[in-house]
Amino acid sequence: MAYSIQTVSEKTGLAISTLRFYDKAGLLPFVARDSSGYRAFTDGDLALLHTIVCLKNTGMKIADIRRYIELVMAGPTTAKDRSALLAAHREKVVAKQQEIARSLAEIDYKLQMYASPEAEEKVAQEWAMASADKEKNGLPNPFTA
Amino acid sequence: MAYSIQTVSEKTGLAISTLRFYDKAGLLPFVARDSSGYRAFTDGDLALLHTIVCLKNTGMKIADIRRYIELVMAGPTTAKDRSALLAAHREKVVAKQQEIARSLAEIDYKLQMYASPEAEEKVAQEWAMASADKEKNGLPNPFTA
DNA sequence: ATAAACCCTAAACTATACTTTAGGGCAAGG
DNA sequence: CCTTGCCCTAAAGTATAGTTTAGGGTTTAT
Repeated sequence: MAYSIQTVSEKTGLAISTLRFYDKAGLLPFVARDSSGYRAFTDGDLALLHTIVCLKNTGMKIADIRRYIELVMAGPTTAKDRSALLAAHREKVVAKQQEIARSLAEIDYKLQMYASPEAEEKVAQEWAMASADKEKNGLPNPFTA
Repeated sequence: MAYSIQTVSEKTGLAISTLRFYDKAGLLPFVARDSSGYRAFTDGDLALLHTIVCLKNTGMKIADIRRYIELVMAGPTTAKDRSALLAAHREKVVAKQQEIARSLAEIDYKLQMYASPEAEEKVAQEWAMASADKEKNGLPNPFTA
């Protein structure tokens, strides 16, 4: 039994319009049509769609996902290319994760400051320094609360 | 000494056009102008800009960053609101990081499969199953290499 | 045989974040 | 004076990823 687009939408959490958009974008060349022209998703299609979602979740662009799918469609001989593509993507994702972690650490530092007992003084101090910074340069002070 | 927009661009890695865009979007209300109408960034401004970049790096939308900056501009009394805003953002970022990690783990699983000695068979097997899946449902088989 | 619930495409529209272009001022050196 | 290098704004353009709309078949139960 094949699945309708609505069923697939429910199973994957992707909007029906998104599934059609992906199809038009060349991400779903493997999805067949029934006698009425309706998309008929098999379980194998769902597996591939799941991979597409993983790539999307990790920030891969549609155009690159299409490239991966093209390799899959071209058969087992492209296994090495697929592997290379995924490995390159993996490295980019890891780098991005690290960058986000660094920024998050800075946000955590600020949070911790706001949570400390001396938060009030510290914030007031920051305020004073920013103001002084403006005055020092003969610039109008926008910190006017 | 205040910094020109070009200098700030070099220090932050943000394009000049991006800095102007951020200013127009209300992210840089603290940046003063000199007698010629040129933007004059102080060190304090750079610190705030750095925070903006952290928020941007972690995926916060411009509109939300503006909200944070508005709180900063409103003075030390808004410290609790800022803290709440950052804490909420932090949770979203952590959740997103975990989701990415899960998807990455699946990509890693595929990579590991491609790297195994039995990769060739496994890929051929996947291919056969996807094909069978189509035939079983009386659908055209798009896997035609 | 008709209404309700699905499915389809093409094309226009939206959102987000920038970048580019066009037109023009200011400041320093030759 | 005038060229060169910065700076400015406003507005249009680009890129990416969808979503919505308009118009139209299909399937199923009544």
